Amino acid sequence: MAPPLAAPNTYIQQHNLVEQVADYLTQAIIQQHFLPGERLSEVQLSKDLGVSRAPVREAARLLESRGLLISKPRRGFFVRALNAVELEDVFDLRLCLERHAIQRLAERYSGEAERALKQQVEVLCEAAASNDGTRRIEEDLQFHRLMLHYAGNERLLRAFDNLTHELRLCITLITKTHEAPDTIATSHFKLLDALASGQAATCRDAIDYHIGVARDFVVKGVSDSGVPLP
Amino acid sequence: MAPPLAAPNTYIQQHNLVEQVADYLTQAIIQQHFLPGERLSEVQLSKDLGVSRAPVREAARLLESRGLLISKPRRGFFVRALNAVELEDVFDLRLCLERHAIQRLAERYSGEAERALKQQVEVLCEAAASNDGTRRIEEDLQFHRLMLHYAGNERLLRAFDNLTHELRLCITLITKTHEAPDTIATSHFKLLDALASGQAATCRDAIDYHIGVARDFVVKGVSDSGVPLP
DNA sequence: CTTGGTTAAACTGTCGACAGTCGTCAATCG
DNA sequence: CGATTGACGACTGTCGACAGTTTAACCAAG
Repeated sequence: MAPPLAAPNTYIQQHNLVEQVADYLTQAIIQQHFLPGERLSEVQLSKDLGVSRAPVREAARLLESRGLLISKPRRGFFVRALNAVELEDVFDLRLCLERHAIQRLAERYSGEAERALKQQVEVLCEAAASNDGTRRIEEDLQFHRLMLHYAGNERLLRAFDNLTHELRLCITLITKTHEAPDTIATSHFKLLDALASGQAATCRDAIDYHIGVARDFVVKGVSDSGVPLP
Repeated sequence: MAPPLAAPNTYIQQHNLVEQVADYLTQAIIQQHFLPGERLSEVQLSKDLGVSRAPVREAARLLESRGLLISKPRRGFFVRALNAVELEDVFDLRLCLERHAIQRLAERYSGEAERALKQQVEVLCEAAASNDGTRRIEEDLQFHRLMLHYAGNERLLRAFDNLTHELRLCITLITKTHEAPDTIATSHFKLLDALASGQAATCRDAIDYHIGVARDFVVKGVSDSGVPLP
């Protein structure tokens, strides 16, 4: 499996080797240059990237904590593969986090938060009109990150970020089946309306519906491509 | 700061060095042999433990992902120090997770789950009667781990475990102000009763009250000892 | 052709060493 | 006397190497 890198030592620079290797691995996994379940050789990666094994190992540990890799003792690192049950769990936890967040946000909804969210919806609509499926999803996630952020609990946001790392595992699978542009727009405007109403029940219903739709799309996309199950 | 280790090479053995170093560091942090905000020297730790720096670094990365340490580039690793706001966030997130978990558990409450939880409450009561404050808290957390486990979402449990790692940062501070034995017992029996009732609202009220009490105890314990604020 | 055992290659876990960087402290200058 | 600058020391980031283990290939027996 040829890695998406032109030549050794071309864009890996002196500092933050670990971070750069982590970014490289993340992109390679997201873009399915490494397939789910595939074993990653430290030596091979070191040679390909033109660095020693130490930063590769540390980067791998980092991705392991993010759920993109798993390590088996004396066996090495393997690309994580989510099965159907785990995918359900991810969306269940996402529902848990976002329900809580939208409640907290409704309690303290400010003009600043409203402005930022509205602007992000516009960016999202713009991205939705483009052909870049990955960008559509990233802007979508960014909207939700903003919601979590303005909910006022940094740790809530961190938990969400951990989840999205795992979601990216199957992100390329769903770029094709991702919602139509107009659906995306109306779906997020409904969240804004619910927040503006200030009613807890309305917010809860809106986020339940929103995440339910997202879950169905991802589950459908994954089952269509039929990659997982380790 | 003398580490709680008799001599080099005494109980660190050949395999799983990373895990052993991680356990050692975790215990040392929990028992406040390393104080919040203190810098950890890789070289010093290597000498003390009789291992090289590689496993020390990897163990430190592991603890960083668990929130027990933070790394500053070119500066090394520092023991995490939670301030009041972060502590509030931890308990807010814990409320989020446990609310969700107890709802899910109520939906699928089985005899097996009920039996396991009841048994754990008994163990907890026994521990509560002892003088070992750390064990009291560990058995308490174990009850909640079981709740999360039987809720049927492994990822939910992982998120909870991450939180408890951070809670352990100030665990020694609160062993003294931890609830009285009888309070612990009744408080957990109320959760069992709520689950047995099968009513969502009852469960939610029970867990809200339970975690509210726990939060007050921890916040009080921390403010009494006055350690944090980095 | 399959199965079991044996051997060789590859890989991970760990180690010690080197270079660049940051903090500290003292000497110098305003 | 206070601030600045320079050098010294300590430490992190990175590297190449070695030992033990796992994997894979190969050969032989059924």
